[in-house]
Amino acid sequence: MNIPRFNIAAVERDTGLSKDVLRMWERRYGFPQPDRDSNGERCYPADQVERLRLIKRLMDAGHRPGKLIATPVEELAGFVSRRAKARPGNESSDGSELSDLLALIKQHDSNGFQQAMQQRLARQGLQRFVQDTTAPLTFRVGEAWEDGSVEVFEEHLFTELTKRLLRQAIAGLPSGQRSPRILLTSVPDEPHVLGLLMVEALFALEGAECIPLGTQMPLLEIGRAASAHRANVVALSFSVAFPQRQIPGLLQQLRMVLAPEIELWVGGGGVQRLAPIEGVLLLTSFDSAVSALTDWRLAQVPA
Amino acid sequence: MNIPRFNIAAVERDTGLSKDVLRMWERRYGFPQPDRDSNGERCYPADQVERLRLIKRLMDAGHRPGKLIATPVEELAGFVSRRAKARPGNESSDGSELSDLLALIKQHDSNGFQQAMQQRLARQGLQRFVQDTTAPLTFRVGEAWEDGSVEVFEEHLFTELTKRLLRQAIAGLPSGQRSPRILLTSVPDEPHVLGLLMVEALFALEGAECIPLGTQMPLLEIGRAASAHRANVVALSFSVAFPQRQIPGLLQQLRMVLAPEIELWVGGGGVQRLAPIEGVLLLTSFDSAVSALTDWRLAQVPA
DNA sequence: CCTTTAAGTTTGTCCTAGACAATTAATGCA
DNA sequence: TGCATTAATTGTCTAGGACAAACTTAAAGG
Repeated sequence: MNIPRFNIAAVERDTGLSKDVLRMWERRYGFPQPDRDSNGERCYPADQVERLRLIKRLMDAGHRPGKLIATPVEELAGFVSRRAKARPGNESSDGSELSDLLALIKQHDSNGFQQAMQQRLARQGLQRFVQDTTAPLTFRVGEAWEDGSVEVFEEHLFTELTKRLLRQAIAGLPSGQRSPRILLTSVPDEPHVLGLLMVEALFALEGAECIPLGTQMPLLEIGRAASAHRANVVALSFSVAFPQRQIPGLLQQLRMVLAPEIELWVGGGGVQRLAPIEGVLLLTSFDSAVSALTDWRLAQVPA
Repeated sequence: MNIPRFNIAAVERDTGLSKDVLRMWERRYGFPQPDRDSNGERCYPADQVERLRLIKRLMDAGHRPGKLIATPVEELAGFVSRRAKARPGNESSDGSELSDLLALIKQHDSNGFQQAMQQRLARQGLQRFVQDTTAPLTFRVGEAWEDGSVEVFEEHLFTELTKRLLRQAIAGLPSGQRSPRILLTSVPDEPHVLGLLMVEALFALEGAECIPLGTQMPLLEIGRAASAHRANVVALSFSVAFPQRQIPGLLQQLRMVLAPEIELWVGGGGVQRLAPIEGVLLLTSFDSAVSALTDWRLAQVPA
């Protein structure tokens, strides 16, 4: 087995760090320090890529690059997630059940996981299942990913299986024909769809007509889609991983693109700490999503 | 409604053209020609973004940027897809039925589309449904997107609904427990999952144990996932939209990352015209995928 | 002592402009 | 007509500089 080497584009792909950042770090901090090929182009050895991935993970967990890069690799493993620290002993009765589900994922037992989830769905019903199982479990997986106890591919497997379960459950519901018509999607660079599916399940349970467009719609397209489908509401989701500072600008732009009578609802882990924005409704919990729906319907009656 | 303006990062997001390319075009061709804000940073008006998106679409259809940029906007609409040209009158008996399905999408009739697809699935059975309905329909939608007769959001809706249908159908199959164990995923920058789902359906029908990891796995992660799941085969998919020239390098790198006893199968529209690669099996059709599976099983018997 | 304001660091993204390799088109020649 | 060579096209890489926004720390005030 040869030693794989990565050019800068490959490293950007695999780490999620932009070329600009990779070059900047090299200039400022002296790491990474790739070899150069015959054209003078950067050529990253696998271990540096590995370290970069570790650093990126810890950055997403709230640490700062300067410190991380200065720290020797061995010590890096000891860094912990800020989120996890902030939420110390939260091992409620339900917590241990979630841990069991998480354990199945870590054992790569797809079938066991699917069965356990299916059972919970049957026991709890879709609404509770979303709120008490998939949502906290997604959170836990996110945490575990941050502190390194869950691998990327394990997280992917969890996501894929849970997606299937939710979609199946939604498909089983009578297709909603009551207003409002809600268009569900996410902006480019936001590929996470689980949150969107969870809220779709809740809206569908309430009989709303959901139009799922998948993820990563260009802003101008969202506007067009909303007109074409005569949507009453556009619902977006931002995950915790989405760069917070970009969100307000994006929402303002989208608000401008969208016809004013169309409401814009935004939820997900990424908008928890966001300042209010004119013409945008922030959904900070699943309950608030459901009540947004109820409120909308109430507001229609007089008109 | 204010006029939305885009900085270079927003344009990259919405058009898929890299910042480097945007700056290069401006330097070489004089288009786009964004205004500058108070910091001297590019500020693209909406109509230029629109034109860029049109150009990008035609480039994906096989046209060259130099010509496209030199052409005035009005004429651009007249350019047609090369694929569509290359395949002239292919309106077989089945073609018109597919056109009906496409028409439902263009009318934004989600429910009608779902019902029609469900019917076809029931009538044809999963194997024929994949080969004779979803595959050619996906191809048609791709074409229609290229020549502009289908909007991006319409394509997204089609993809989302078809994904749901396929996943549901797969979930309905008995969970395969026979070897080989096949890990299904795609590389970073390849978000298209429909092809993977279609081939998963076929493999699952044959009783193989499929491990769906979703899309966009970093190469090193694919290697780890394959070991952790003790996979016999890693199956990747590249869509027609994926930059062809990057594929061979990616596959060689992945081949190095992967343990030698694990087979690497690669399919999708992006690998149709690819030169053979040592240690990689190219699946150029669904039939070849099924026979790859059969061959693998035959090869195991003597051992 | 705690809170708020101001100054200082850190960090990412944008800028210009040059070089070159890889692909695609066009030419000449058999 | 078919193939090989030359020419044009095009994307990606390189370098270092600039700056604003986010975060930290220090100082001032209640």
